[in-house]
Amino acid sequence: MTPERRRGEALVRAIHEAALAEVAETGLGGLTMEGIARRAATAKTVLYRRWATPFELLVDALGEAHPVEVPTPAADDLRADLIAALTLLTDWMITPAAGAVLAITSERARYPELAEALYRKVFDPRGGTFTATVLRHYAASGRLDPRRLTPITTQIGEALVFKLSIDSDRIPGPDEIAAIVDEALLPALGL
Amino acid sequence: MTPERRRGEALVRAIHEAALAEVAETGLGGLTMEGIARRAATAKTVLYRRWATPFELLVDALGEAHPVEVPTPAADDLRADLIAALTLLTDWMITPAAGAVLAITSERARYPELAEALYRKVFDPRGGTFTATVLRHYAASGRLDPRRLTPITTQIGEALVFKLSIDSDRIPGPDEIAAIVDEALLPALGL
DNA sequence: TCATTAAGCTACGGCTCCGTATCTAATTTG
DNA sequence: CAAATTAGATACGGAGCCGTAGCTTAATGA
Repeated sequence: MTPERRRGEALVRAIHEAALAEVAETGLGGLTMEGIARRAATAKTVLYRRWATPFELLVDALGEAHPVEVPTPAADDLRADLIAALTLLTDWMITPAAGAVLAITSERARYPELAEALYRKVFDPRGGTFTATVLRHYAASGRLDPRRLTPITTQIGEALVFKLSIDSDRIPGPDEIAAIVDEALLPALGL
Repeated sequence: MTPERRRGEALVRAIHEAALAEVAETGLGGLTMEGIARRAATAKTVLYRRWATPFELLVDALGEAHPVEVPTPAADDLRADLIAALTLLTDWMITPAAGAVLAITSERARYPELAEALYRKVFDPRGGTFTATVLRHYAASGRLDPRRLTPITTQIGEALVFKLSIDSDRIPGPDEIAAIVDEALLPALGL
């Protein structure tokens, strides 16, 4: 009984949401215009008027998705700042956009253009990873040996969060994040 | 001009190979009986006589895939043994079965039965991970503090190998594996 | 108010995969 | 060599998605 026809931006936003939800549910291989339209409760024609393929639509949706918060180090407690950075990561991992990003990166070999677009539109604009931001900050203020900042050490935190997520099929909790920092990250930094 | 009709085991092996190759190329969502049959150069009927779904077929194929070598620590050079263990991992990662395993784990949320079957048929029979085998060995012979063997530290090596693979879209080389051991693993073990 | 824009609906032929049935011919086995 | 298996080929109706077309009707704004 409510005709209420969506238009313009509101409609596009609903379609973007539908696309992310659809990817999370069906995977990249199962992403179809028909499915997105159904979930957004609109018509296929509306989609085709704006995008040529489901992938173009998806890249747009990712570009519009809320950007991740950037860690703001307190600069006087490295351990707490690292934990905060990894917590930001796990917070992001439960968002719809994260599911889509996971799908794209893990199927990169099959859809390289998509992965490329993801990096260009989402990752590159944001500067660097979570822990790297913190570590660079501490290195710049002389509280950390810059030689300890390598492509390996700056990835340890994120790597373990992802690995634990895969192995246990759930996002690591505060205790596990603390263990990552205490048992892996800080020792590798020489602390 | 070669009628040469495959039968029994030889045929099944060819079908298994086709299934793994098909998963690598199309993803789990795109895995179809039709596609596997086409790639194996046989008829759909042959597949349906043995398996009810592409997923059953795939699980069988994984069970038959060459099991991974188990690290055999030399017990007098931890660093070399860790590097050897991670090299075994990267060697495995370029096999067809690894592509299928990656697809299944990354799409676990969509096909939980598949992931469950994977663990039951492939991971569980093999005991533990690559570096964990080495570390347990050294801890048992008293050359390593057993308290250093935590769910975190035993995962650092594998976690970084996977993370680097995802980020750079290629398998880490010998220098990168050495860096993982020297900059992340050994420090976390207190060495 | 009234013309313009765009959303929403229905339908189309074409394609691919589904799962099954039927038939043939190659290979094994006794 | 004859009999029993089973691989392989073909065809089927059904379903879902493709991309496009034609139309109705709600929202907008001059």
